[in-house]
Amino acid sequence: MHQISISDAEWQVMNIIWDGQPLTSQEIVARLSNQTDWATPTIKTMLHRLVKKEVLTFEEQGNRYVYRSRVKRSACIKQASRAFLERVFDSEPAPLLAHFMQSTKLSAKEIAELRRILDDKER
Amino acid sequence: MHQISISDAEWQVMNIIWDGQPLTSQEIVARLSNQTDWATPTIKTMLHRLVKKEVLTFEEQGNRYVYRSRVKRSACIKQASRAFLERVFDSEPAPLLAHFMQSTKLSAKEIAELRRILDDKER
DNA sequence: TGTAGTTATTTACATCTGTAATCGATTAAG
DNA sequence: CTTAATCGATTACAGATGTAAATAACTACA
Repeated sequence: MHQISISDAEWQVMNIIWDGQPLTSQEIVARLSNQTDWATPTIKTMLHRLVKKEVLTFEEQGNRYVYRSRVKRSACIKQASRAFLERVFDSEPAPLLAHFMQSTKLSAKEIAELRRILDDKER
Repeated sequence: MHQISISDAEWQVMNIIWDGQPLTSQEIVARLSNQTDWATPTIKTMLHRLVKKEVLTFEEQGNRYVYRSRVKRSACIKQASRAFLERVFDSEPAPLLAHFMQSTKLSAKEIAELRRILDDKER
């Protein structure tokens, strides 16, 4: 199990796929067109690279491809978070959390939820 | 005020500099040798690029250079955090926070501190 | 004062990324 | 059956990044 490395642009593609899996490439193109103005071949290239990186698989369905992820989103998030933490915060999670909380608007509900998690952690 | 973009390796250099500023290049090399096994010219290259990116300045002091940052660490953290958030969490900060909290070991003291921040936020 | 050592500058190069044009194959429509 | 439209595959290309060798400039000692 080697290091997965998903680039910035690739994350956008993966988020679409994780949200709506399985998806054909046209569906992926369609959904991305809301967020980006990438040309279709650009997206195809990224799908290709993601397959090569073993992050995606596809099956043929007639003349079209249907894509699915091969890795769990949560695993990727975990890995990306760890990398970010190391890079920016020298691996100190608490200051990161503090910083994020401070600089983020949160609804009352969200605050309650976070508090609940802290309570949980305490035991 | 354009986008600053500091690469992974460059963050390691910047963290050293922000921690000990101002520093000569030998000092930087010495400190990095604890964390990395980069050759000296590699580090020089990065210093150069960081100067070019206008993230660092230097003054000559005899035959050596003394480096200083030109941007605040907090500003860079803020920017990197925003980029990370967008990339991985589709800009939803609350789930990110929840995820981090869940997957992180925290001391009682840190929990208390985070709770305090939440309390603060509530008013 | 010449030479070794130190420091900075220039050049190098493979890989990754963002971005896409073009080509080839297949399918659907006339 | 021929042709236009569609879809995937191949090729392209510039800029960023990781990594460092080679070279030039300067300084300090012999």
